[in-house]
Amino acid sequence: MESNQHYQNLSKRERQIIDIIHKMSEASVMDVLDRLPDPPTYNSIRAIIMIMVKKGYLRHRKEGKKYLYQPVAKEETVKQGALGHLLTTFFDGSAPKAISSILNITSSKLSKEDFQELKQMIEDAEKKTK
Amino acid sequence: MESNQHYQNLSKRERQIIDIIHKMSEASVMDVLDRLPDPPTYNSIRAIIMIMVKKGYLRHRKEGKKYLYQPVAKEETVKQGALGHLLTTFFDGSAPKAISSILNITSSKLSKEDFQELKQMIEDAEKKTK
DNA sequence: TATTAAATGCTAAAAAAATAGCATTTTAAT
DNA sequence: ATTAAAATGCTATTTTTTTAGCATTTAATA
Repeated sequence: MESNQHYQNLSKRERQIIDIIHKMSEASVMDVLDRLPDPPTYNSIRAIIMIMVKKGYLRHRKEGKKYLYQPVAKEETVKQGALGHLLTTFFDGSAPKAISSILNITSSKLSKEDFQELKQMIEDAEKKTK
Repeated sequence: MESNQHYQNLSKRERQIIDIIHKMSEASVMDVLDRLPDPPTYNSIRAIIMIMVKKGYLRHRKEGKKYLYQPVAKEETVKQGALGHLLTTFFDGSAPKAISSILNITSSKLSKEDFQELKQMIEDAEKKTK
């Protein structure tokens, strides 16, 4: 199977699983089992993963004994899709609103260098639009 | 019922519906029907909304003939939760990475004033950490 | 090479989610 | 006062999702 116009169509477990795989970049069934909340059995997880493979969301590669599953979609595409959805759903499509919120929840953890980087990024983005 | 530790536990339709309601701030069953992809019948949507009311995700207020449903959770809490999840899932918890991605997908739509505002926000956030 | 962890293939079934029908009531609008 | 749109209460059913068992195979490693 092919065609995934993205994670909006996934079931609850499917999302939990693909989120774990995204965080890890790639993951085995065991990796998922270790990180799933209220995990079912190995075979249960495998069943869902296999459905996602068939649907075209995941693929795997063999590394020695284990299979490592990874997202089919390009990372950049997924990120932008997720961000876009978040922006329109919760921030009225406004980048400044979203960025403000990000700063609210993370600024205390940011270093001087992070702030410098942020300023630079905004400069660059502004230049590009001119 | 009460206690919702957030939208991660919602089913597919439940998420679609609560996203619509978030976008609109509040919405009637009809509003949702008009905006749901592949919408089922009025009564089907109602059934799901009623489950979400029982679970504590939604409440309603009466406005004339219609019921307007709205999220129970504080808007700020929901936004931060959604952003936090996105950050850890796709951006390795890094605010600069996420902000960079936001700028990538939106910078062309930003005005001079928006950029000014962004710079100011970063200044302010930096000051707060000192 | 014997052991063991992981993967496979297949199947079945329980549980949750999604859909919808029908009769009745409420309320705004004509 | 009628009409019509929306809401209610209730129930039933289909579909999807989630779970899991069992026998077999593969491959690393002790």
